[in-house]
Amino acid sequence: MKLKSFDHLNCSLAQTLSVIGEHWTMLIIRDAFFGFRRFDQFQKSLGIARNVLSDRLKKLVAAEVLEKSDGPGHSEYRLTEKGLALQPLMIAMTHWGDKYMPHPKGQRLKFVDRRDGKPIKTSGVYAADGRRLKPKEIKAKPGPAFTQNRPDVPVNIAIPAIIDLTQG
Amino acid sequence: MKLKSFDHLNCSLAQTLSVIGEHWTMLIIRDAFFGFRRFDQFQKSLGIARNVLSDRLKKLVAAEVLEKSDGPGHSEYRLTEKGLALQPLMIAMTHWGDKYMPHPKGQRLKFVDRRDGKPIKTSGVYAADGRRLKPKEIKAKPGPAFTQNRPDVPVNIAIPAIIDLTQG
DNA sequence: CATTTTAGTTTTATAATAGGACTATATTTA
DNA sequence: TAAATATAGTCCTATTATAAAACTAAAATG
Repeated sequence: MKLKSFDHLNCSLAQTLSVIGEHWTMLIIRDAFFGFRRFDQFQKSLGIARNVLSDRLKKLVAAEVLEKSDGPGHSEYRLTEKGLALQPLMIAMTHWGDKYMPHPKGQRLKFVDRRDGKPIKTSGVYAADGRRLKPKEIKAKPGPAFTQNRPDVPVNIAIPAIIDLTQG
Repeated sequence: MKLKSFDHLNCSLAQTLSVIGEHWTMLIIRDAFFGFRRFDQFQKSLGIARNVLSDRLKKLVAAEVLEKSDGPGHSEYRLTEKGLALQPLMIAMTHWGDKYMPHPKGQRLKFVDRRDGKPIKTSGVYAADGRRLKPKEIKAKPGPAFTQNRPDVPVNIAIPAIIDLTQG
């Protein structure tokens, strides 16, 4: 069967996954953040099969995450504004891996403020006033486009949710 | 061929992907944040094949992202502390999809501070002093465990990187 | 003009997923 | 007590996606 898409889910996270959720895709984007621009750079850096890389780059260009330009002698892929906006995601993924699956020798990479060299804040969830919020200190409210995940299949949430969808 | 693992990459993001990078996995975690706890809840909510769900739950339990408890009549899966720590990631994914792949009718879900009901800050990268940093205002410094992506295959980064790995 | 570089495409094998049918156990209902 | 239902899976098959290697074509270089 064809890999099932997430189009049946009315969910922003699922939408994001439809762009960056395939095997290798986030690593290509990571490399793009690190300045990699060319087909063979990505290929050698990741050890990805060439046909798969070709497929992923095409999809990322179609999704306007990367922009392709054909220079003299070679092509380049660079992050668009939409691609650059994936930075918080890229960093959150790195921070989580850093914390829960660390390298025995210590940190692999440290992200710092370019201005003063100080480490950036670790990824978190922040209130409007800047307080860092714990997982249970937030909740989700339905917006104008809200439906259940699958509008056709109601699912009861009987147990108190960490993020709760009840009104108010 | 077997799906290639990312173990050859010395990269925290790749480590994270090895846990949450498979098809469906982040959606299961999303559902867990929303209070879903049981096999059939996940299955109906997502429309995922039962064998695939079974596989993913096993892996998430093995990775200590979910914890399984067998109650009377049914089992439950709930997020561990390690799983709860994926919240910034989950929210960053939702924010990005919300912004770049919006529903025509408006927002699907809005995350708010449980205390005062105000929207949380959109995902971002913050300096130690709380300033929001733009993509090019940070850089990455090598830590004690740093190597190239693939220690065996050096790749030149000739072009100025948004995140730059040069010293200093 | 031959070689190398670059960016792919093509081909083949194997593994992963989707979907449906099936199973086993416990609980509820008639 | 027997039958029905609920729950949490497993098993099977068809198809797709990925990996790996070989191949292609155009441009740049020596």
